[in-house]
Amino acid sequence: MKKFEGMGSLTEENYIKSIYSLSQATGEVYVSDLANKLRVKLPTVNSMVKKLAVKKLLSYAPYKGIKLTEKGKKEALSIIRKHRLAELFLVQVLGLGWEEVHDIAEQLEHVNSERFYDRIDQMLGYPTADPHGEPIPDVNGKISANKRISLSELQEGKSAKIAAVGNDEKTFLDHLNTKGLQIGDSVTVKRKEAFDGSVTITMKGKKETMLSHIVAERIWVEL
Amino acid sequence: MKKFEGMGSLTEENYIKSIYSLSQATGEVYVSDLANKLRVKLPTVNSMVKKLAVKKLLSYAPYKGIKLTEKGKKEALSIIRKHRLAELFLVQVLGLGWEEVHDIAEQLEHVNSERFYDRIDQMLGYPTADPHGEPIPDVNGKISANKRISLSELQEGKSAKIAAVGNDEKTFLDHLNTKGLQIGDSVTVKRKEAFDGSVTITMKGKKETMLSHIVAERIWVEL
DNA sequence: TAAATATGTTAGATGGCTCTAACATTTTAA
DNA sequence: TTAAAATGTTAGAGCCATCTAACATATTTA
Repeated sequence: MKKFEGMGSLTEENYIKSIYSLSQATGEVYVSDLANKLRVKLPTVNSMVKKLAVKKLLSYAPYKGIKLTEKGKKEALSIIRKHRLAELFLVQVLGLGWEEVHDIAEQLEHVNSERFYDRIDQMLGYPTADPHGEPIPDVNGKISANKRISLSELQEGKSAKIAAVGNDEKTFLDHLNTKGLQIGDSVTVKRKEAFDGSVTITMKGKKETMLSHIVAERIWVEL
Repeated sequence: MKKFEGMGSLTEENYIKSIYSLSQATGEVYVSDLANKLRVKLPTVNSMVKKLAVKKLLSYAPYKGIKLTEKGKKEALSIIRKHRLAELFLVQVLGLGWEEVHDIAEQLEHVNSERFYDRIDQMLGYPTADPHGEPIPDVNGKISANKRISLSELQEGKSAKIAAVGNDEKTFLDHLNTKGLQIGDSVTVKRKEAFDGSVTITMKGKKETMLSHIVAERIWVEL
């Protein structure tokens, strides 16, 4: 699996991708966040980050946060594009379940072939969101902007459409399945408990369901 | 891209696969053949071979040939199965050209997911040959036996069906395209030149074509 | 604000896969 | 049948991504 000149190693790609997604979620990315996400120790991240800084994929100063450069963002978006196209493909073409495709997509996202992904993109009709509802960047890294908020931020009485979930863990996705929640479903917030942050919602044709704060927080909705 | 316990690394997989295909072609496999095929130096192969011997994937004694064990063969067949399913998939489902799919399949063959390959297998209708005509081992490593000979061995006047090509280089595949040769075509040997081993063939609806020995040798036919 | 805690960095080691240089064995041919 | 050529092996090094142990800097809190 030889990569083209100038391409990062598989490991580098994973760092870049993780930095990107962490910065989307929290703005700033710290060495420890990365270590945590990638399940490696701090010094490992430290040296890798220095290396990526030399390659101009990110900017970084000791004891400060990590920021992707334009070059780094471009690479991250390319990997994310491949990941999400792969997920959608696995679900729509191969008929796999949306909660089981993540691990396979993690592997497919490193496949180095423009042709391969162009064809998949074409076959899927140039989609703009993956099966989790996450937006798919186009070939140039552009993301169709669609303002989203967390379900936990939605006011009582308001309705919105489930657009994405901010977690790929199987246990989480299984939980949503048991609750009968799907991307695209419209939900209405009936009550929000100040005490524990839990949210009670209704959906067309179903009775009330309660979601704990930790779950609601990870569900993204569009108004 | 974490592998399951007991699985070989990507590098190991490539060694096993190459040993298998070299042994199919020539019976015996030598350190130098492998070094050549994998484009690494002799000592590299030497140490890797020792390592694989410890893992009981092959048997080997210094200055002697290399032989896969049953365990090694099983792993090789699993990788080859994935490679060939991937090639066929790329051609039949994604509509890529049969001469361009090899590099992508080289990457896809390392994807670790039974589900993924089961689905592809199913979608393709449990095929027994890839777009080059090479047989696809089933889940248990079984290959549907179909005796083949090289076109260069076919006697004058005899006809046979092109079943496979023994070379994946782009220049070779392009050459076959220019000659108008396709897997599945029936050809008849009109003349064989003793001097240079070249073979002149005819095909239904086309005029005579001459193939050099080096080309005829790499085309496999079934009677 | 000084001590305790959390976070980040440096130094040095390891295992995987590769290399070059030097040496050993086997095969070929004069 | 021995010298030359081809092939294979060993020793020692380097790079990558990782680790642990020790040390440094920031942040929190008593």
